Amino acid sequence: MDYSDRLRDHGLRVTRQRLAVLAALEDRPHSSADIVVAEVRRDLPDVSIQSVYNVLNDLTARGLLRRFSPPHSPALYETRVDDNHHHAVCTSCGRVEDVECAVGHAPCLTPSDDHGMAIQIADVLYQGVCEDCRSGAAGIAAAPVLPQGTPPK
Amino acid sequence: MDYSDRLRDHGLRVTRQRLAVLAALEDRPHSSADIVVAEVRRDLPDVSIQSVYNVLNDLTARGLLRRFSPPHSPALYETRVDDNHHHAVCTSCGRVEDVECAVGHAPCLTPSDDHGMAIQIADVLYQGVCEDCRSGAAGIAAAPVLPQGTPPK
DNA sequence: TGTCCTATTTTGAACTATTCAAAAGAAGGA
DNA sequence: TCCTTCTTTTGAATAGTTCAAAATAGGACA
Repeated sequence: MDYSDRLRDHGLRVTRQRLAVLAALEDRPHSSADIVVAEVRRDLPDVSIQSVYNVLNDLTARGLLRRFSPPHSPALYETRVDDNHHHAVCTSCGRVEDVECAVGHAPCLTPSDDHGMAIQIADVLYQGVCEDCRSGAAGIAAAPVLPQGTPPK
Repeated sequence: MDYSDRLRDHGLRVTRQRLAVLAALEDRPHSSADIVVAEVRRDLPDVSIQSVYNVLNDLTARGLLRRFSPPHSPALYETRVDDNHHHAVCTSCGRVEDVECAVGHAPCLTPSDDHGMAIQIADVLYQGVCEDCRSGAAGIAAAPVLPQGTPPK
């Protein structure tokens, strides 16, 4: 099923902006709004930033996109919904990798005590330092998320 | 061991501002910088907002505080570090609860494939709707994180 | 195929959370 | 007590995101 159909199924109109945002995130998962704007503008040079935010919010609320917020980072978006995968972010360069769920198929959806909450999503965010950053070749592309010289405790 | 000692052990000077921030978060875990400022000012009416951010950043970098970022929320802080507990946030009212780790003692620290990253922290963020919000008494204290009328998919 | 209604996008502005930089002030070792 | 250095303050700037109203364009229906 393509994205036009998915949009219609969710009661949403099919617009070029929405399709372009979905295509951009298909192509570059874990993108910030900023990056999505840049990506979308390669096809639609005149989209407004506001529209991209609108689309990201609408589609996230409808479950067509997934959003997560690593510390020191704008919100990131991806099209992989419905599977229970997680994320590993490098605290030095900000790079994000998908991590398949280790414990089974939908493990983290069952907390020990849910405090009466009806849990819908479990976001697991691993934070560490990636190979490149540890080997000194830190922050090639992305700006460091934490100052490199932070003294160890 | 009290907080003065902990600060010294981490090579940090003991200041009233730092002690007050730690006391505020001891008292009200999961607070935003904003709330910490308000709380701290009950003792030290003249602390600057900037100082609170300084303290929060320094102590988080040194491992004396833990920070996490739910979507649609400023960063939240707590003094519970070193145990592997998680969080459940209500997507309607924003309320946060601690959730003990279900799978064992430090389960989530071992992703199936770490992509070469040296994992240091695993943050698990459950998102759902709390009892109060489901029973219609939505958003008593806190502003809704998502518009209440968002039509289901 | 054209019309109309409403959802969506755009425009323009505002706001919140957070950071930057330089100067003033205080912790704590000598 | 003094001096050095770490912290806090002051003042301003920035990034990320949202708000509101006007313009535009899907797509149901005639």
